[in-house]
Amino acid sequence: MKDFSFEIHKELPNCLGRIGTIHTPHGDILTPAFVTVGTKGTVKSLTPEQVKGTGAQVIIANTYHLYLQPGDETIKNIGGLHKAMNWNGPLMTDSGGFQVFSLGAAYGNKLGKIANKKDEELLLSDTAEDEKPKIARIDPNGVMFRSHTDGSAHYLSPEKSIDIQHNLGADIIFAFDECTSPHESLHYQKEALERTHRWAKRSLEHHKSKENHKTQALFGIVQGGRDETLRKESAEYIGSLDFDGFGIGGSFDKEDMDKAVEWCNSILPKEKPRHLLGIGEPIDLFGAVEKGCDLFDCVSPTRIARSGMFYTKEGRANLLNQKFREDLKPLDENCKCYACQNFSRSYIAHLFHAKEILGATLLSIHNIHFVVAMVDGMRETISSGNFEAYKQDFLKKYYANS
RNA sequence: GCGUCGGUGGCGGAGUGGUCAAUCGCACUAGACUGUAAAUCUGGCGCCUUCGGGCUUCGAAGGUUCGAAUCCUUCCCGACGCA
Repeated sequence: MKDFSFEIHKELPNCLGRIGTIHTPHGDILTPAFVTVGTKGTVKSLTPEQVKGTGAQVIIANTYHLYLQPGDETIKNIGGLHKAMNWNGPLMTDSGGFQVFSLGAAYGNKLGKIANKKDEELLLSDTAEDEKPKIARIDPNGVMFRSHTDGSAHYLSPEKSIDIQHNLGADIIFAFDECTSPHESLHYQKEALERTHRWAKRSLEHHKSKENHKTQALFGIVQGGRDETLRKESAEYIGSLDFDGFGIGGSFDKEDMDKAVEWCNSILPKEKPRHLLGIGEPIDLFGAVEKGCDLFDCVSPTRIARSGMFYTKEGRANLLNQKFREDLKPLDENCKCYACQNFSRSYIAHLFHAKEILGATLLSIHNIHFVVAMVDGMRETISSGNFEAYKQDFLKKYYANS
């Protein structure tokens, strides 16, 4: 695809990390880059100008959500997602594969896609499948969803997901996959992986058969859960297909996420960009970059912001805590974001207590900027050769109190 | 002065003889959140606790009863009505 390319500028010695540039029809992305999440075609509580002000380079929106509302045809008819959102920078769309998980296996329970060692014993059995009220059901051809808003039934297949993403018109789109729960059995993981592989091929073939492949890049998604053999098998297969780049999706062990990333990236073709899907905690991002990921998106900065949580160099803090009521300091010392340059913790805490929406906006600005700036730091130190020191210093401070 | 209705935990407001330390909402307080079912969710919220339980509460004081926030008497306070 001629409007899309990736170049690597420098690599980290003795590991898979690198810095580079992704060229898209709507501008360049300096990598590694944090992709901010705008599921329904908006980064919640922020205008595009405010998003830009955080330093974020890319936004990722969601196929499932925009298909349901307002409808991908509508978006197409009003000139595409870039125009609708008034965002003329690089844009991505996720395929809806994550909703296979969030509205399927994860629906109605507290389980996330990241497993902690503690959960291990109590959650191994996945036998009670049919008793849980799921609103996504998987079959070999695709997934039947029941809309989480109005209960109406919809069917997403690889072809359908690609068609929707073509209508939306993002610069980078994803193959339709199945994100599995970390608590599924190996047997199930295997079965799901084979399905995801078939879907990847179908996504790619369908994409190539349309004109859109000339202006939109398609990334294939590696799955395989927490199993090394499956991850490698998946990287091998997905990496062999003619995708423009790759996503690494699915479930992980919190403790050795970077190992899983390494399994994949040591096999995926080096010259194409890799996106670690849905990961964004500081420790995870350092690991991901070191192990060769170029992009990652995460809802965390904006989601936690809306409930009063903010990042500082000394770790996360809850602005609703009593101690911040008269704290005149900025959210994080030396932070260059709009919120920190202009407001105190005390005032923003007041906004939250008073349920004023500006509070969510300011914390979202701060949190996105925090992560973006952290990744900027990675890029700079890879360039200057100080990455390891930067990483050690950052993580030492960040996790000092936990 | 007479009459009516009312006084419940920080606030609003349930309960009207035992299952009541007292539903619920708000406020307060702490926690969670990793391709957004999310401006959401969970816990705590009289006092003490070795978490089994123990102790003191429903305007005040008396009383009835095996047992009272709930029934009776008097008093205090509030709202409304009549004078």
